[in-house]
Amino acid sequence: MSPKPNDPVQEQLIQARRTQILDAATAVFADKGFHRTTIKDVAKEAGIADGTIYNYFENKTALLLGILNRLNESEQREEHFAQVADADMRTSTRNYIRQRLEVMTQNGFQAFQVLLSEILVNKELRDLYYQQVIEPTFMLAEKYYQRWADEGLIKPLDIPLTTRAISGMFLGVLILRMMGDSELEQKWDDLPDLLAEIMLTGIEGDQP
Amino acid sequence: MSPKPNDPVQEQLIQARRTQILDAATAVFADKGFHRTTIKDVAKEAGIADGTIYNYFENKTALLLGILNRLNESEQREEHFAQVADADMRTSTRNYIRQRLEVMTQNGFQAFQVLLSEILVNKELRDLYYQQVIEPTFMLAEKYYQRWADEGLIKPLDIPLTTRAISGMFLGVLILRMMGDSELEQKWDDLPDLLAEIMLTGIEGDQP
Amino acid sequence: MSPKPNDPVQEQLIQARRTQILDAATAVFADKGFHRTTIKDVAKEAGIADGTIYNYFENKTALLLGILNRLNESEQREEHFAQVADADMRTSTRNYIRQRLEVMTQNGFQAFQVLLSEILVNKELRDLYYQQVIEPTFMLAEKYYQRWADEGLIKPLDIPLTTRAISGMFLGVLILRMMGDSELEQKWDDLPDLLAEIMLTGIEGDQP
Amino acid sequence: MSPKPNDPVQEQLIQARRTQILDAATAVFADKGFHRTTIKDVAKEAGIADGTIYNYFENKTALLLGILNRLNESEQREEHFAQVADADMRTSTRNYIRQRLEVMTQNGFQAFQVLLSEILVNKELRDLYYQQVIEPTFMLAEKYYQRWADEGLIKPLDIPLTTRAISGMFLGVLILRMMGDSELEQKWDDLPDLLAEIMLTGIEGDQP
DNA sequence: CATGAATGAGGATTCATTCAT
DNA sequence: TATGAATGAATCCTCATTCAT
Repeated sequence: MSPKPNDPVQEQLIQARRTQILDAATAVFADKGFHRTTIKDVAKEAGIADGTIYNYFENKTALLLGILNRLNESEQREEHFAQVADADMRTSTRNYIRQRLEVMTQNGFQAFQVLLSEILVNKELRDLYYQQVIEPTFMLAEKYYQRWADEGLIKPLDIPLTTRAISGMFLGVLILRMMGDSELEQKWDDLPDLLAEIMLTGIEGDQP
Repeated sequence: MSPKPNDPVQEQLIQARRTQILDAATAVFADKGFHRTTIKDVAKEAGIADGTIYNYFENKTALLLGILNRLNESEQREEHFAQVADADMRTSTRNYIRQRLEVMTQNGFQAFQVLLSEILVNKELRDLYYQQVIEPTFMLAEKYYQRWADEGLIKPLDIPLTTRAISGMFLGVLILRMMGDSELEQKWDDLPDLLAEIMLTGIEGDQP
Repeated sequence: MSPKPNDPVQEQLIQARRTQILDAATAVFADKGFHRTTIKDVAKEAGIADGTIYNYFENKTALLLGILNRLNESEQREEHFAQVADADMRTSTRNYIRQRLEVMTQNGFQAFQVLLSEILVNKELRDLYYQQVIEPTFMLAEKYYQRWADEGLIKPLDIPLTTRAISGMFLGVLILRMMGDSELEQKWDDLPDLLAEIMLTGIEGDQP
Repeated sequence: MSPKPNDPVQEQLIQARRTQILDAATAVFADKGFHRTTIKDVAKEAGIADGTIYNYFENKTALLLGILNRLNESEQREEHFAQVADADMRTSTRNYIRQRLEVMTQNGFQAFQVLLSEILVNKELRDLYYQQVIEPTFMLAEKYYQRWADEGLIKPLDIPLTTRAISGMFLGVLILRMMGDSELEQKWDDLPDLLAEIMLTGIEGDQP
């Protein structure tokens, strides 16, 4: 358990320590996997003693939840869909895609990798992640898609399903890159334009 | 170590036992995750003794590789791209997508879930999977896309990247479904048409 | 957990192993105390590996309960009050006391020491012991005292309280001996007669 | 290490702090047992910080010794056998018993419970307790018994053994009460008379 | 003196693997 | 080959103790 915040200075120190530990945990988990990583590994990476971790986190699983919460918070802090409505749809879409991929690449790459791995085989964590991250995102996305559909900007497709398909495309390329695809790694910067292109007008040629 | 195949009948029995064990392992791994699952769990699920597993598989990790290989074999046995060339591109695309999703849904859902989880945090397995499954698939897909591009059926996009984007869309919706998205579960049968639609012509309205 | 008894031979082996472990545990617990004793200590004393203990007992606490149950069973197997009714009260009392002290000295000395220590500070175990051992014993004893009282053999004292007082005298000398009193150790064989004497006629001189 | 007493006021404060800590320790030890209790538990109960305890006691074991010493001192402060000699033996015996039980009930119940538990499995503490508390008590008691025996007030029994038997009766009922015997709890006030009766004239009827 | 965060040795428990039957 | 009891290395977690503030 993390110590109770008595005064604001203490609170600062506590947060710093938690951050330090979560950073270490994220790095080591991403490298060796959650289960193959020992508490000693995390402590060593963080440069502290094993026992100290338990002053800030209930147990090893709480580290995972801590990583999830941090990712969640950082997601919510950036208001993804904010700047979308302005420009024409194609431009704003491209911008949004670029921004999203950049954010993911910088911040949460490792964190997401670790979490996804565990989420796939841990129902509890899976449900938590779905409710806290995925569902809210989909709700927001559907709202925008719906508006665009109402405005005739996009085809009258099944909105929820379309949301899944588009989101899936992001998720998919992210995972493919995590899997070590060198093509994606090299051309990562070209991806936003391509994804926007496919998403908006597909791959079919104009002269069929 | 798996026993050496003396005579064909023996070989049959051995394969049957291996299958039995891998089926059990896949089911239990998918439920509890590779690391949280004990050999005893697998043995119990398979209805055999702990020690027996070691007559057919070197160690616990070999079970994972066994699952990978089975998935790999079943992938390759179905010649995915065979029947595509016949009909017009839109129809054949839709058919292909449907077939692929169906295959995945039936066969390898659990197996894939287990593997992916481990692949994300196990470099060795990741490389193996990439080389054995992903890379060959991309090579094949790129060949077809290239042919279609040459025929003017699809736009002159970056073929490898497009391959990743489209494949990513599949992978993504699959994972979203694994994460428990009920929308995808309910409308899974509508998905092939939608994916084909988006992939070919995008979501943009006709009257911009 | 102790393995399930498949066939009677297995059952024999299992019981033997459990006995072996409980014997070891009793000895080491009595020497170092329950909490200062490690599972490794018990295993070493029993000449087996640490892990083996967990094939027969759920956890360390279960060892304590195992000791309690064994003591309990051995108590009940000997029908203490059986032979009392025969001879005259003084003789039979003396015999009974002698038998009880002997039984305790041989069998359960260490076991009782260990249990008592823990019982004093572990409410759960205390209640268990009281219900399983003490209460039944008192019930039986009260029955006999009552009969003797009805027959005029003993004074019309408060029966339950008298039972406690007499039982307490046994318990007390036992504990004093456990505490290392050399007087009691040397004259342990003289004790039954003395206790019978005090219990029956007190210490007061005849000529007051 | 307890701070060195500089001036008498300091000394007062130090003693107060030690008392505060020992009170807390006694209460918590009695509730959860010495080993299951953490220093943090004691500190919390005492309303101070963990580290402060180490300013007054060498280590956790020293707390136990502190409790023992306090009990010891309080025992010796009351000169138990002082007022016995006055009245006739039966009356004075009854008074003495009553006083002893009362003292124990009020003061040292919990302390004694904790100590006894540990004494049973800790040779070092056991020897200490025996030498400091039990042996002196027995020496004193034997002296009185001897005098009474010389005066013909009590039978010419083996004095040391009789001392153990009588003391054991006290110890025994005390422990039975600690074990939760409700009979003893309810009739605790009737006990002195009963114990005196049994001790002096036994339970045997007058007309055998 | 008081505090309480940091420490790290210690111990209960798990479980992959072995091997005698 | 099948079994499952035995093994003991590995690891999570606790907690007595220290010490900088």
